[in-house]
Amino acid sequence: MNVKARDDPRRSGAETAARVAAAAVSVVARDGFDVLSVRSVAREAGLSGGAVQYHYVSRSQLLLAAFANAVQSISDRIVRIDLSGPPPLVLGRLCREALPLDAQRRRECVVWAALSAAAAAHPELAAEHRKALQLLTRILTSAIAQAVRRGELNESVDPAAAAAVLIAVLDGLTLHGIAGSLAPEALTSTMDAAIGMVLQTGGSDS
Amino acid sequence: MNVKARDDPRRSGAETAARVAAAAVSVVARDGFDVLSVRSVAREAGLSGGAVQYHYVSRSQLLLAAFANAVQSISDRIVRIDLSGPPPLVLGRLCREALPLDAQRRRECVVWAALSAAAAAHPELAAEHRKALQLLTRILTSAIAQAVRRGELNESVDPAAAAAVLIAVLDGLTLHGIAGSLAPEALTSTMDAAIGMVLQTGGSDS
DNA sequence: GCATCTCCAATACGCTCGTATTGCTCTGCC
DNA sequence: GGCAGAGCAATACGAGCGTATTGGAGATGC
Repeated sequence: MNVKARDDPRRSGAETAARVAAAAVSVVARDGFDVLSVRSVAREAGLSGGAVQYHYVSRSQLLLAAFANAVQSISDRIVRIDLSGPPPLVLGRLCREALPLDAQRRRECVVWAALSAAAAAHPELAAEHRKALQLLTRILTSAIAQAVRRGELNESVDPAAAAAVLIAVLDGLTLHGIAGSLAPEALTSTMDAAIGMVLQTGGSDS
Repeated sequence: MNVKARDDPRRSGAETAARVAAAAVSVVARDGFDVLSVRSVAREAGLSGGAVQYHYVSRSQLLLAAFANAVQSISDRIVRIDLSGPPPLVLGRLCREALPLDAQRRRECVVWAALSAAAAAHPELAAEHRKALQLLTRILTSAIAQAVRRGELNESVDPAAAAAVLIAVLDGLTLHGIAGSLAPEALTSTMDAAIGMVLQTGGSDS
């Protein structure tokens, strides 16, 4: 057996697997979640069906990969965000990063929403959803708690409750945004308003 | 041509059409949006594929019917709600009616979420989504505005902004609820907390 | 009585799907 | 040089799909 392959079973294959996952995200974002198939993803990635199948044995694994890929992209961007500055501004930065405000974020948000909804009937997706939600909850909660400890926010602000509400607003606006019922400006203004209400800072000052 | 049929082209057929739409909702809620097909709905409704096709010519019409049916059920319940009492309590009643708190509401919420997400790739669904959202916005906005006029709420509360935030919370929590990431109690407590924050009443008193 | 129309069942066609299988190419090891 | 394994293409099979078509049962109007 190949030693290099023993240490890392996917040599150049890892790149291909990533390309396939990205292609799956593209297909779901553009054509909808029900169009995703082994063949459609293969076409999108410029590969044969066999290649796709080699990396993701079944369609459900392909779905999972698309979901995980989108979630990873979003959380990658979020953890890189600068957490310094006034709390409303920081939270605004965090939340904006997960809102469908440009083409790139929209793609990821569509996948996030579609597969969150699909999680109702697919337990594997539900587990992934739960993980992602908990991660975001931890980030927001600790950011708010820190601001309260520093005296930058009113003591009556409950970090956990505030974070839960903000994340709900975030996902709700995401849904409204990708459905085209709310324009990007409406998304940001509502998000900012929500942040002001939750933090009791009385308005949007971002 | 049949006179009765001329006045109402669907005689007993209207009932069947409704049954088919309800079956479509059941299929989407139980097995997921991608399982919906002419045949699966026909099985669910105990009819032949031809019968389903007679009432809804194509699969996309079937999708639309399922969406419209779920939206109708939800808004039917909402417009029946008693609007008297303290504003936080009234809004709590309104929002709770659209949250996936029991099996029946969960079914409708799953369909709502799945097809809202699908609206990103299907314009017909997007139109339906927009309509439903506007209806709910009007109801909440006017309820809040009325409370402000009556002096039951702080004058600094902006009805439109408050309604937008509450609806976002509503849809976000719906998504979290149907994905199984948030338990029913967490849904209601977060919803109540959001209402308190938005109305500046300082807490949940429902 | 008969034509008409609604409602529904049955069936057929071509297509795409998920999945399994097979074989080729290329790389690294001995 | 020979072998093993990874990476990928090609193909095959049965199933289910969307859709079109046909026909028949039952009600209705003349």
